[in-house]
Amino acid sequence: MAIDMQLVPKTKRPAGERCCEPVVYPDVERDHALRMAAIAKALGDPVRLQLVDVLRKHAGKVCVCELVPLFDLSQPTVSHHLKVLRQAGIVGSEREGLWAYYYVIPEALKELSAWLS
Amino acid sequence: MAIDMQLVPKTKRPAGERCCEPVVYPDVERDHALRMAAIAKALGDPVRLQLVDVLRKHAGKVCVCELVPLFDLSQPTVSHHLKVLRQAGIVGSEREGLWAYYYVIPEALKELSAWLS
DNA sequence: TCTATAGATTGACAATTGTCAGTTCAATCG
DNA sequence: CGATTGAACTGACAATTGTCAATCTATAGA
Repeated sequence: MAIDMQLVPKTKRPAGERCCEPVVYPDVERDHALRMAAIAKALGDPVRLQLVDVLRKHAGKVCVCELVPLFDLSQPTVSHHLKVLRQAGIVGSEREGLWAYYYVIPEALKELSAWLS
Repeated sequence: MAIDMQLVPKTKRPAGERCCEPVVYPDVERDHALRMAAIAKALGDPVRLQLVDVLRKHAGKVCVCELVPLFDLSQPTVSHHLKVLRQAGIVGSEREGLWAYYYVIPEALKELSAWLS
């Protein structure tokens, strides 16, 4: 609909009077925003965004030992970034013997994606 | 198509041998990731994400004096968050007399949005 | 069992971030 | 002009973040 709903003060207010009624932000919205901001924050590092990108481009799971040489970073640092992504619920991991495989959890990005478009 | 393209080492390597050929990440991809990560980073704070949300819900421009009471934050802090969003190119601002109006720049979110979906 | 390997964890460090109190600046009103 | 107002800026502070060297754990091979 895109009705123009400019929030704009009508005139300069007399001293001491509030600019406007405080608008209460519903808690549902706040929770929503908190979850999406957490996802965005996890994606807010170039390395992590590229990690997710690589994982998404490979439909299956990717071995950590293939991810590390993609970046000019130490193995612990890559491991740290993967942990951040895991804690944000963006990726999951499985261990198979010596190797660990990571994969994207597509639902994690859906909420933010929907909000953005 | 979602062909299974698992990157997986075939077997344990002999000592001292590399896990795999180093994969060169094209600079275009890197720049792309840098831009998107910058946007995601700016959105990676609940306050900023809600600011963008409010600005998007109001089709026109919104006065800063209407934004400040939405949050339990000082005016300088809200101003700081708006600056971060401005520097990320997510919002723009105009001054009209005493008041400043902010608005979302929709194109800024397009790249990230496209990548996410 | 002993050694080598993949990956995670720890500790340390500089750099960055979110916040506020205090201040500054520009514009409006009297 | 002088006083007031909206908004940005500054300085300070604790908290968080990105990184690496060193270490640790678990597994596999000999």
